[in-house]
Amino acid sequence: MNLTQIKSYYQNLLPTMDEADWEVLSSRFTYRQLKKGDFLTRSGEICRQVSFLNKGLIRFFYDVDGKEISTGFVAENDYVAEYASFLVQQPAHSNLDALEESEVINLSYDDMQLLYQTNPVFQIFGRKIAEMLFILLVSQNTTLLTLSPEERYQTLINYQPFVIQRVPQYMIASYIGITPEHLSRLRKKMSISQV
Amino acid sequence: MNLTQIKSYYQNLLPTMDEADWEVLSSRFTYRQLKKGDFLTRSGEICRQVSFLNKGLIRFFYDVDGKEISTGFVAENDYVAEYASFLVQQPAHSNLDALEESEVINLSYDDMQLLYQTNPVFQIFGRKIAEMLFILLVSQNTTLLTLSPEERYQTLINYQPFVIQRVPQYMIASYIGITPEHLSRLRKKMSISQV
DNA sequence: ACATCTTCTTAACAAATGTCAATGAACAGT
DNA sequence: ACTGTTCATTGACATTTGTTAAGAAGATGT
Repeated sequence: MNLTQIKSYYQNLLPTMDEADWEVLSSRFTYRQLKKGDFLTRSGEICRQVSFLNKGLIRFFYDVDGKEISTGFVAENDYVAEYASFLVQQPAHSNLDALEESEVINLSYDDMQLLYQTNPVFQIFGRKIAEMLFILLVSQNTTLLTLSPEERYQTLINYQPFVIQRVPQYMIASYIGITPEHLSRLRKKMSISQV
Repeated sequence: MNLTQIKSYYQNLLPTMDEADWEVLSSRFTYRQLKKGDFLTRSGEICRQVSFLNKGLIRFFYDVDGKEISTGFVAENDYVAEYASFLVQQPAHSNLDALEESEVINLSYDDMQLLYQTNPVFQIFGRKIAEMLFILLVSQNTTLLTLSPEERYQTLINYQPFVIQRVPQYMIASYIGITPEHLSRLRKKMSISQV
């Protein structure tokens, strides 16, 4: 497994991390390949690791009475986890599955707690991850409360174009809180108004 | 100012905090009284402190084309801040105002960074605050994406009854993503179906 | 107690969004 | 190339939600 990406990810987040810290950290990594459709986490199970997505595309979704509602998408070179479950080590509410063939680098909860104690620099990592996720969720929440469905779709085009290109439309529809049929109509309207 | 509440708040979150840490921390506190309607943070300004709400009720809201959209409510004995702005020290997107006469205990950004360095135990505080806020936002987001307006209102009744009792209905309406008129109709329907 | 302001409710109507069903396009496996 | 399968689009119609306007109820200040 190529660790170039994940190493620079940590270096960006933790400028004070030295080579010894990195050795301790990377010795704890485990690796996994996911095929399209494989689950990284299932609702009801406890999320026991955080995963760096080395390659691929992961979706978050809820199963509500058999209907899937997508709540987020993460592409390569980013961290991904059912973090609410991970933090409190309680059953997850959402599912994570691979929309494309993916590679993940895992760090387990127990190893992370250990690192917090032996190498306190990783406290900062835990904090920054939570902070980044928080900021991300704030903007998602704001989008849901203050914009119309059409504006939400436009926001997605502007800020997360990889989602438009790589995620099926019916998943995007639930992500912005509407039906696939309605999104199809909005797209038609938007493409006309752009000509 | 009575520091009993805030001290036990920190003790719960940081069991390893000792009396010396607390002295350093509490020496940094500043205090402020807010009248009903006063702003704790304004959109466009940088949020320079986190506030422990010793007494009162604070609302988060966006101003969208002159319309106020509430996104959260915090009652006494909890931390409150435009945390996204605080974290990155960039202008806030939302406003925070007092819905009731309130008392806050402030800790500035600079003092918090200082504490991170001099007393690393407060790193944990920063992490836990971000983690708690993250978990809170996840549930809010889930509620918006998976439940109907009526179910969202019922959820509010079940999990945050203080909001129902102390927040005007038209603010609750925007919080669950509907108009005040619509909420009024839902309430009528719900009260009938309960008889 | 009065006047004023704010908030909540109600009604009629308009607009947005969802549901159901059918069709065709794109794709995957054989 | 053939066969299913999944996905996107479209239309007719139903339902939900928003808009506007008015009045009632409740709070606030003098």
